[in-house]
Amino acid sequence: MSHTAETTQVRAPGVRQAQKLRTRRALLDAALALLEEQSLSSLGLREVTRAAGVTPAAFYRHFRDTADLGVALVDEALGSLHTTIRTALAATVRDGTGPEDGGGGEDGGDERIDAAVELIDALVREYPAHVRFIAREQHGGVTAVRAAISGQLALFGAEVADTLAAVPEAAGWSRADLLMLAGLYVDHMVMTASALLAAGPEGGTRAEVARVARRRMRLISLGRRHWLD
Amino acid sequence: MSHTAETTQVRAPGVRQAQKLRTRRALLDAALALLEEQSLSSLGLREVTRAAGVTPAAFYRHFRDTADLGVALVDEALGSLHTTIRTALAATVRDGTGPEDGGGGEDGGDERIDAAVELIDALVREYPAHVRFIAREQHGGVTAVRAAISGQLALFGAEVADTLAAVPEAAGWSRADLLMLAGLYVDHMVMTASALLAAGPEGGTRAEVARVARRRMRLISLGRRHWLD
DNA sequence: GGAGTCGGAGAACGGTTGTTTACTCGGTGG
DNA sequence: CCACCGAGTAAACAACCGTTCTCCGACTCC
Repeated sequence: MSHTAETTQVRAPGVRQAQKLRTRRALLDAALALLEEQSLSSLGLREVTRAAGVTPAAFYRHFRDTADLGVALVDEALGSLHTTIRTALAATVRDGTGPEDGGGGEDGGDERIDAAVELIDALVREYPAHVRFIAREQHGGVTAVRAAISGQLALFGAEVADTLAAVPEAAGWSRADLLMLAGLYVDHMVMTASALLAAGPEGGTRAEVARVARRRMRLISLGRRHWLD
Repeated sequence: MSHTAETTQVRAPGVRQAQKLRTRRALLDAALALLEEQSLSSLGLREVTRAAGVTPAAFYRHFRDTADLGVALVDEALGSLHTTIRTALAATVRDGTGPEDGGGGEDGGDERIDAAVELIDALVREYPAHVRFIAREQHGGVTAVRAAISGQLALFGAEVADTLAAVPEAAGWSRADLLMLAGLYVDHMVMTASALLAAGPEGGTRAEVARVARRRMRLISLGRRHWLD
């Protein structure tokens, strides 16, 4: 992962700062684990340090309070998922079945949707704690964290709108409408991720959730296709 | 204070139970007020009793713990909004512009959508604390409350699906697809309510949020209209 | 009208919280 | 090589937490 050069490490390596980042990592991981069964506003400072194996006072070397830690968690969670989500959305966006040559071309759109939902599913499986944290604190009790999340999601929305604008089907769409559709996609993605998380790793309910998510996306894409009528 | 029964106050009322319900009311109201700036899992028992003007020990006469109180709040919030939401959804459902006689009939659908969003807006203005509570605890840290909310919302969804099935445009729709669409409506309603709440009572941003919500609904209705193609 | 019920008050308990202080001690830079 | 810096420790602080106990007094039922 990190670039800890062993031999000719020079300049700015810092064994010092490396250790600092390690405990910071421990604090973030411990907090994320604890947040699977409670929300941020009830997360105790001592609770985190205890789980991380450090002293309560050490916490202040990294964060002002638990809310500050929460904001850091938002950046980490949505930052790491940034490229992944971008890929997913780019795939979803192009569902217009391309030029309407002949019929039966609709499978292309459905395949894109299937791939997108599958990607969300894989994402939830790989980073369940991050997804849970975002879904929970999106409307949570800590103002700063809420603001951070909505800011990041708005960023995603704008990015999706840009991607949407690039495809030929978007001809004639206003910027406002593109943002509207992009926001709908993003919100639906968060909702789907949360639903998948709540369904658990079992096959039965989870498969049904994915099925419904696909149909919802298909309906939205259908509406998108006929928007300019 | 109050003397006994005034004249022919009889049978089952009970001055006793009336007072009990009064303090229960005080506890619920105090909790709801406190929950505007934090989440349920961080809500303290003593905090609630202090705000309600009663002793901590009195709390146990009404609820086992704060999670139990949260479930009661869910029933109250979604129970009271039940009829209102039902009305709103019944209005939204019929957006198919009726029989497709000639063109230009689409305004009917848009008017329904406008009315529905307006109703949500009014609902948020009248019960902001309830709406905030539901939106926040829907993915919150208390399992029992989460289950209660999702159960109530699933009930709403089924009800909306029934209403949808009654309109002529639903011919040929499977029950699963009706539930899918109903869930999409319900989720979108909660999202819109939360967004309106976050926008605050000011005219500028709030009006924009309502505008986007209307467009989203219009797009969904469009997809619904072309679902069976 | 008297016995009984019960919602609420009051006080006490052990435990945990966030925060601050003084201190250690190993990596860092001149 | 040595002085310094700073991440982390240990201890102490008052405040608050959830829970339990005993007790009071007003309502209820017969």
